[in-house]
Formats: sequence, C-alpha cells, structure tokens
Amino acid sequence: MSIVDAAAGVFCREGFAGANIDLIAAEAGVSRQTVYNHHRDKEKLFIAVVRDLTERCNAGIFATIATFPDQPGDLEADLIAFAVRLNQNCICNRDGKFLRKLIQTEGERYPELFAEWREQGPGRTWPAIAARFARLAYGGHLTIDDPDVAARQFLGLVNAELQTTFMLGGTPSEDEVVQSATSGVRTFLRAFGKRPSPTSVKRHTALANA
Amino acid sequence: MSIVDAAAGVFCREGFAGANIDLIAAEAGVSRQTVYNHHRDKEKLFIAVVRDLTERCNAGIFATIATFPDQPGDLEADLIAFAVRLNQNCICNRDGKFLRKLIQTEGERYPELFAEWREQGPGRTWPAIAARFARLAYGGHLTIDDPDVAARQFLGLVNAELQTTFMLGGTPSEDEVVQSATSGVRTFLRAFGKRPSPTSVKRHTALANA
DNA sequence: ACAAATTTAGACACTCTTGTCCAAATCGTC
DNA sequence: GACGATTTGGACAAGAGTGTCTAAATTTGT
Repeated sequence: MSIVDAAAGVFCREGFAGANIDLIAAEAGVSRQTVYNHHRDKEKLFIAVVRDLTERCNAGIFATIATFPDQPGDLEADLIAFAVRLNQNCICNRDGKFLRKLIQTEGERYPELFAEWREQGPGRTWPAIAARFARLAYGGHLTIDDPDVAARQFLGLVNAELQTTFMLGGTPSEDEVVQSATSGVRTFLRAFGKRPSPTSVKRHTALANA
Repeated sequence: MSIVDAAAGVFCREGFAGANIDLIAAEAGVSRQTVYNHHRDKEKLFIAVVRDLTERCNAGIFATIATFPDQPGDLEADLIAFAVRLNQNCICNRDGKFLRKLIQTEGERYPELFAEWREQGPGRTWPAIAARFARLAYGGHLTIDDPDVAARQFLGLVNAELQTTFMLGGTPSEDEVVQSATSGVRTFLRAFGKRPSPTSVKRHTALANA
C-alpha cells in the first residue's frame, strides 16, 4: 500500500490531529524517514491525500455518469441500476468514504483546499447529472422544470435511507443500497415521470398539476 | 458559558484529539483544575457533551414535530413552513450543527455512545414524523404506501439543496433553507399529493400509476 | 463574621509527537 | 560486482498536552 493510501486511512480514523506519522509509516510498510522524504511534513501529506482522493473519486463519478441511461428501455429499472452503480462505485467505496469523512472533519480547517474540491466535485458532477436529466426530459421521458434541482433531489431521494449509516461512517450493505435506490427512484418517477401513455413516443406533453 | 458548552465548541472545531483542555477552560472562563473537578478526564467530558447535545436536540425536534400540520389548510405552504422550522430550530442551530459534527467525526470511536444517540434520535424522531404523514394519508390528504419511507424521503428532499453546505460544516442562509424546502415539498407533493380534486373532502382514491 | 466548600494559579512528572540528523543497509542499474 | 540513490532504524531535541498536587484565594451558607 502506498504512503498516501495508508495516510488516507489513518487520517480518516484518527483525524488530522490524532493521526500519527509513525503509524502511517507502519501501515504503509516504510520507515518514518521515507514518509518525510516524500512529503515534507504532516500538512503537505494531508493535502496530497485529499487531492489524490478528489481526483480518483471524480474520475469514478464521471465514468459512472457516462453510463446514465440515454435511451431508456425500462426507465425505472435503468435509473435504479444507475443509482446503485453510483453508490457502489463512487460513494460507498473506500475512496468515497474517506473523502467524505475528510471533508466533514477537516473541511473548515482548510477552506481553500476544500473550495477546490467543491468546484471540481459537486460543481462539475451535479451539472453533468443535471444535463442527463435534461436530455431525458427533452426526449419526453420525464417532465422536469429545473434539471439542476431535479438532479439534486434525485441524489437526495436515492440516498434517503442511507443517511444515518453515512453519518456514522458505516458502509451500507448492497441490499440497503438497492432498497434505497428502488424506493427513491419510484418516488422520483411519481414526481417527474410521464403519466401512463405507453404508446406515444414523441409527444412532449406538459401535464398541468393543480 | 458552561464548561460543557465550551467543550462542545472546542471538540467540534478541533476534534477529540486536537481539543485542548486549557482552551476549553479558558473559553468556559474557569481554571483547568475546575474542569478536572467536574469531569474526571477528557473522555468523560466528551461523553457528557454528546449526551447533553443529544438531549437538547431531541427535545427541540419533538417540540417541532408537535407543530406538524394535522388539519392542513394549504398543505404545500404548511409542509414548507414545517420543513423550514425543522431546519432552523433543530438542524441548523448551534446544537444541531455540533451534534452532527461530533457524530461524523467521532462516531466510530464511541460505538455505544452513538448507538444510544441513534436509538434516541433517528430511532424515535423518524417514526414520529412517519406517524404524522400516516395521519395525513389516512385523512385523505396524501397517497402514501409506506409512511416510514415517505418520512425519510421528505427529509431527503427538503435538504437536497443543503448537502454540500452541511458537509463542509457551514450554516445555510435562511433563503437557502426556504428555497430547498420549497422545491423539496413541491416534488414531495407531486409524488404523494392528491391529484387535483378541489371539491371532494372524504374521497380516499388511490391513483393507479402504470 | 466564620467555617466549609469550591476555585484558582502554578509547578510538576510523564507521555507522546513532530521533525531532524546520520551512519549503515539495501536496492537498482549498468 | 560496483556505484549511486534510496531506504532504514535509531537517537535526538523541542514542544505540547494530560492529569496530579498543593497552598492560597475566593465563594457560599449560616
């Protein structure tokens, strides 16, 4: 395991102040001196860790966004599968857990560093997801006013059941992820889905609602 | 300011390991020795802080749940107002912010302590909110399958726009809270609200949906 | 005003951690 | 096998923090 990987784990478990360079070195399987050779001091090492996690997580998220259903066959099933992928590959995996925890615990101590994350992360991924929803709406598969809002609500819904687990730093089971995604997508489609018109493909109807 | 209050602030800012008893004493306006007189050691003090926050937050949440709209005049406006109250009085206030941060940062270090919180907090408040939604559904104002799921989705929706701010430990502005609650409730009602039947009061229709 | 309880300031021992230094060992490459 | 670069382990100084102790000061109740 690389030094940065080991450091990520220790920083997450112990926090910045509690993290011990000896322990990081031991978990990385190198001597303490090597840690200091590669990264001048504890703070530089921490910054390297966050940058590394941000990059890897972003890559994963964009790769997953690329699998967003464009020409849905069964929209419900496709969205559920997408939500599950997003959770399993980007949010519940090691990198996602670590990055989330570091942001929560040390975000206030390094405003510039995490402002960077905010721009590169949510600032780029949310619009990307919103664009995919806009495309579905344009194609007549959804009825959406504001794609940005819809995208954030989609994420809020499919993670609604996992909040407590996330808070405590736990990893939800595959079952829980599927459960939450399923009920989340169902609600999402009740709000934004087209009303049952199984035949028409190109009609771009807006359903008045009150 | 009491010792426990000062300790809450310092533990939140610095984390458990980084918190300094001298600093806590100074912010509380007492001598270090007094801190040790009241709370045997750092860990006992930390536990006292979490217990205190949990109690106060729970009290606030239940007080706010008591204002849940039972006989809604304008359901949308009533739910938005409720969501805003919940956020302002229980989640965005000092206690809420502190408790959330302590759970996120130290949750894994004190499993029993935070298991207690989980039982007393989400374990009791979520069902309470679900019960209020069930009542609205029973009264014919909403169409809900599973009130527990609906309650969690309601919370996920009205907070959907505030996630990033929460993550970084910030406090959303009143405007942001209202914005998020408004679009969240609108979506919630699109999914669970009764379809436009402005006259009938007691008809308990279930709308098939695909 | 007096006695008991509490608080205070400071000194103190102890532990832990960071970051540096250096000589010996190990590794990679030719 | 030899040479340069890297790694290693250990010692080390400096600083910071915890928790204890004590004698003096202050508060509290009566």
